[in-house]
Amino acid sequence: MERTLIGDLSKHVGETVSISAWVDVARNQGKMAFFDFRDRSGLVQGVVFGKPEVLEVAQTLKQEWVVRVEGKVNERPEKMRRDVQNGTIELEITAIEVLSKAESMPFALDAELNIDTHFDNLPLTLRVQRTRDIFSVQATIVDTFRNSLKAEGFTEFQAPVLVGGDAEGGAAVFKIEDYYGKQAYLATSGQLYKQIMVGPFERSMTVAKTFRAEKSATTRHLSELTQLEFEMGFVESHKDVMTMLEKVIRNIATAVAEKHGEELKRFKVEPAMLPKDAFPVFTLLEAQEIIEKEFGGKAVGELDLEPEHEKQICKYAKEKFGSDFVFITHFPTKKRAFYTYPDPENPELSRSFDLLFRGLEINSGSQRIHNYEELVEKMKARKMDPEKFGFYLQAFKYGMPPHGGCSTGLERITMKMLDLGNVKEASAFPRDMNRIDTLLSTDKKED
RNA sequence: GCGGGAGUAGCUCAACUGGUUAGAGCGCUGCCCUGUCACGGCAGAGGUUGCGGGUUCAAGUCCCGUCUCUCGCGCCA
Repeated sequence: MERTLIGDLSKHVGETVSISAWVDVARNQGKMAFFDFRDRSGLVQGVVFGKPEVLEVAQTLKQEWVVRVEGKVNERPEKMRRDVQNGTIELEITAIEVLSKAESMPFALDAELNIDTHFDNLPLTLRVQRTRDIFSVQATIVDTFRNSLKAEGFTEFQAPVLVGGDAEGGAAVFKIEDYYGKQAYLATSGQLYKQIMVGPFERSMTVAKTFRAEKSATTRHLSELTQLEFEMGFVESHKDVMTMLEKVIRNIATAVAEKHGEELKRFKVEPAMLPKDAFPVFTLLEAQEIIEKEFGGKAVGELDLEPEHEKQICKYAKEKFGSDFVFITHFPTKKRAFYTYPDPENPELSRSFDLLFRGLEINSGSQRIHNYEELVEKMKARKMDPEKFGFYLQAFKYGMPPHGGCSTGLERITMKMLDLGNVKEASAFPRDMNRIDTLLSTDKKED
């Protein structure tokens, strides 16, 4: 018999069907047995009445066993109805085939686990509702990012992960000691490549795996992260990039709210608050003055916002502008990467921005320098060797339009969308200083 | 790297100022159960209290060292 998805069962009342599923819960009651079966489309209750030969198999079933079940779809008796998916029907089981047994669970799957227990058991813990919710929301974020930019004429490309140089200098980089006997690195960003792709496509985008070797132990850092990046040609300034980004972010927030109302409810979190008008924008200095005025303490003069200040300016933006998002612009040029376009009115400051969401930086972007000579000069001023960037610089030798772009941390936006306590929860297989799948051995690698 | 918190049963946690045989809930095992839906009932198994040393008549508890996790800071296109 052909498989019917659990989510479609309500269309088959009165019919005999076959489902393929996991045992989500088994409730054995002696002469009868109840189950919740789970497949990708949802849950349904199965029951065994009488039928000793079926009951005999049914009583062996345990949580997470994989089964094929035949049965008749019945309306539930009035009193037995529940306000859940398929709460008005149930499957009266006529046959059970065990496809795969499972060992007993090391813990209750709906229990609140310590985060390291969760990570140590990901092949199992990824199955639970909470984790499935996180990654279905994340899939929507990626889809919406892609579709929004495609509609705006962007072409997606695959940025390389193996790179020949520590592209930007700033971030700590993982070295590959033996790349055919030479040294290579893992990319810290798709930055230089998406800029190069402005040449062929004018508007380029990528969903890039990137790697940071920072020795950070925080709830907002990962060693392997996913960046939603785009770069666009023919901009007047960073403001064009911000406008495009705002459009994409609004689409993402709206899609999550529309498609994942149930998930948001389960996480007890409101949909991201979008202002009627444009996202509030403050220069770094303006933001710092607001922080000092509204929250006290010292902020003016700092080269960036401290984590606490990010939270404060977001609180302010939410209260005054009804927005969970806020742009901060004009960071000091020396704090940003070499390719960042200085503000012609005050070259100490740059045409750069960060986008904060619920107290955390989720995106960083800028207008880029497109003039070859100027770019070479900036590199030299930072004691970077233009020779080493010859490959990248070719793009600028042969005609590069004024352009700009930005990059969103996928795990960070997911984290804030669901109000997760730790960004690692927003990575299906998180890597950090001490963990790649399992905790790394305490035997340190010999140097 | 710095600072706070923590490490006790498979999981989540108790155990007051050091004091009998280290407990509970969930999970697990066995039996019972015809309307359950976190099913329920009865019985049971399960511990080198992270590791090493010390103080004491006596250490899960105090001291020293060490490892790990976690939170914050620092670092972080």
